Amino acid sequence: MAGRTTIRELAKLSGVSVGTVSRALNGYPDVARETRARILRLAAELEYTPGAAARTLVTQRSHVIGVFLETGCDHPDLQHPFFHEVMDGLKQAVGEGGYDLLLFAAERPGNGFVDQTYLNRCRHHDVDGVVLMGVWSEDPEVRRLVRSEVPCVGVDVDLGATAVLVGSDNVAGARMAVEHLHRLGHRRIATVTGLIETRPGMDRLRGYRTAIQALRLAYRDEYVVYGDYYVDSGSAAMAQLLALEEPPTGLVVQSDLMAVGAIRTATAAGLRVPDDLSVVGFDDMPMAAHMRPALTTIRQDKARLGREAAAALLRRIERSPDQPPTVTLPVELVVRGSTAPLGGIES
Amino acid sequence: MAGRTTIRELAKLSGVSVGTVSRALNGYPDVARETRARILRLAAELEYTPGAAARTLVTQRSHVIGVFLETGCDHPDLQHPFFHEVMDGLKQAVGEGGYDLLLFAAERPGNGFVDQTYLNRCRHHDVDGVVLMGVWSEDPEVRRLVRSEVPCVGVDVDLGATAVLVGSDNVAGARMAVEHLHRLGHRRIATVTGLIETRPGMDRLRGYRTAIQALRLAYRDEYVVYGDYYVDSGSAAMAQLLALEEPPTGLVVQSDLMAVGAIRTATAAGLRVPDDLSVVGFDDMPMAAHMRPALTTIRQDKARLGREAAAALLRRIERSPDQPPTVTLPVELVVRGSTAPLGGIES
DNA sequence: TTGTAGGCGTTATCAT
DNA sequence: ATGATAACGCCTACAA
Repeated sequence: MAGRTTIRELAKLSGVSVGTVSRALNGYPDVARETRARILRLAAELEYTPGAAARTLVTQRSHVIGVFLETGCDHPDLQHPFFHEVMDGLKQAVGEGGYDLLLFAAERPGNGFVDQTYLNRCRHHDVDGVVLMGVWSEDPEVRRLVRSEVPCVGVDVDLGATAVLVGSDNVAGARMAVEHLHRLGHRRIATVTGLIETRPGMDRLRGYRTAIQALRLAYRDEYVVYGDYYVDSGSAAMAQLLALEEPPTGLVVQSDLMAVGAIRTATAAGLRVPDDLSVVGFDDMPMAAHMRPALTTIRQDKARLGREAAAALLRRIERSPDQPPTVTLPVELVVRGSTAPLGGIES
Repeated sequence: MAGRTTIRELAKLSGVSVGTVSRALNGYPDVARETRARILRLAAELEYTPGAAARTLVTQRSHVIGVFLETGCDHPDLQHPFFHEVMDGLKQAVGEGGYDLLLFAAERPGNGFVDQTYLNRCRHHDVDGVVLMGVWSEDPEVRRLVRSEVPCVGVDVDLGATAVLVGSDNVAGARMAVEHLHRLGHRRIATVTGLIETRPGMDRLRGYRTAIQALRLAYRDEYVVYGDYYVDSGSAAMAQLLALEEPPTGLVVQSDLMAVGAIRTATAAGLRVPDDLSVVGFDDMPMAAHMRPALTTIRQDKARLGREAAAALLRRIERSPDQPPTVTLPVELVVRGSTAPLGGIES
């Protein structure tokens, strides 16, 4: 009843030694067919499960993937819908590989006699690899972790040459957004950036600039307003753009959340979206299709980001140590109701 | 560089035995002030972290809380915004207590020689407690887990007397929603339920019924339509209600997601919300305030649900084994734009 | 106040 | 093909 079945009990009950039981369970070839069968039967009967702790101790492999998920103190962790979807893919993929996920929560695990660093928290739990999201890549502690023996992958964060970077093709995404608006006849196209210190924030801005130049549109500094991915910054940015002498007619907002804020402010100011102002978001969050107007946006395959992160990690753990340093997933323009031809449907 | 610092190295370097080091680190009183200081200094210097595996092995305490999060195969795990917010609170609270979270992902951990049950997966990792969300409480395997030695708490799922149930006051919430509509003059008030097999689904329906009776409104079977919490079921339910001879003028939708679907369908049918139809949702998901119209809803304190779940677990683990079997958090009516007086603003 | 030693549950290395 | 036995890193009686 209470307590767990140990390998020793199995040994006793099946009349062999613990060594043999272990080998039978782990599928070693040098076990008599009949012995193995007996042991397996017994194990199933007693619902034996190897203790992870003991096994980890001796094999130095925990079959656990750590996750650091920090999204700033301004906004509670886990708040941005993006991360949840990534976690979902991550969970799926590691699960299929026989791994579980450890979500780091404790600041001072162990005995708490010292503030623990990223690296220490990984070592403490012997995680076989770790996924970093929303962390500041220049943080000295992050760099130390990345340089350590622990396999790392960053989702949307560039950790340098020794780690894998998994992300969407943000440059292309922003470019596609601009081109979409251009195709609709817009020429005054502004952008609201994400957190510019983050990799996607920077890349999307770059994509915007590239497209503006390629299309031979005038690049205007005042058409670039800086946000932080969240709703309120989108509102603020919109207000700023509305105050311009020549406000834009098209807007590339580099997250759906900010797009929501931008649209709200524009609407409050009497503008109609998309009639007076077209806006395209970024992400395709679950609610994007359900807004009014429904959000035209650049879709990221968030679940797949998670799956790729897992895959990269497991590959590195179980197979080759050398890895493509970067996995870039394609994005997709999803046209919905928040964009329209300039000046309404004409010609 | 590579590899971790062990207690043995500390012992060697500080010139004492491993026993003393261990006691010093764990704050035992019987260590010379000066010896302890030296050891702690050294530990800090070398960034010593106790290995969780070894410690778990001997103490039988992992300082890890397991999480089972399953939200059905129809809808990808983790999809419903509700759970993310709960996880956030959970993470915070367990973190403060020095625990980390293990998100169960692997179906067959260990050697994979047998499909693992909930209980086995908990034992495998020696989790000190486990939080269950979105699981079917009648599942025999769930029941076995609950009856085991592993402390359990269900968020929105009633696991029986041996576990703690943390949830919102769903009955009161639904009642408040009905009363709000009634106060606005509505008399034909329908409801779209959540998954009726779940505890909140049932409780909210009960709250609706109670309120209808208390207000002496006629209870009509056709005013109760069954949904599954997600957007599409809200749409379908709305369509069904619209086809009635006497459609409702007020609608209590038992999740915000379904409210979104319901409103969309109503709007598509030519109804204006809230002018022709008032709808109140349930949850107050992050996007609720940003919809058009903004959603009137019953707010749950989701983060606090997580925190309470953690608190209940840690209490049971570290202190008293006897617990209040249920933690019920108050909800709050948040009036926004999707509800209005019957017949517009009159009198 | 400190050292010694046994044991937690597994794996893995030798013998046999 | 199987059985002893030594680790793995840590905690904790028990001895000194």
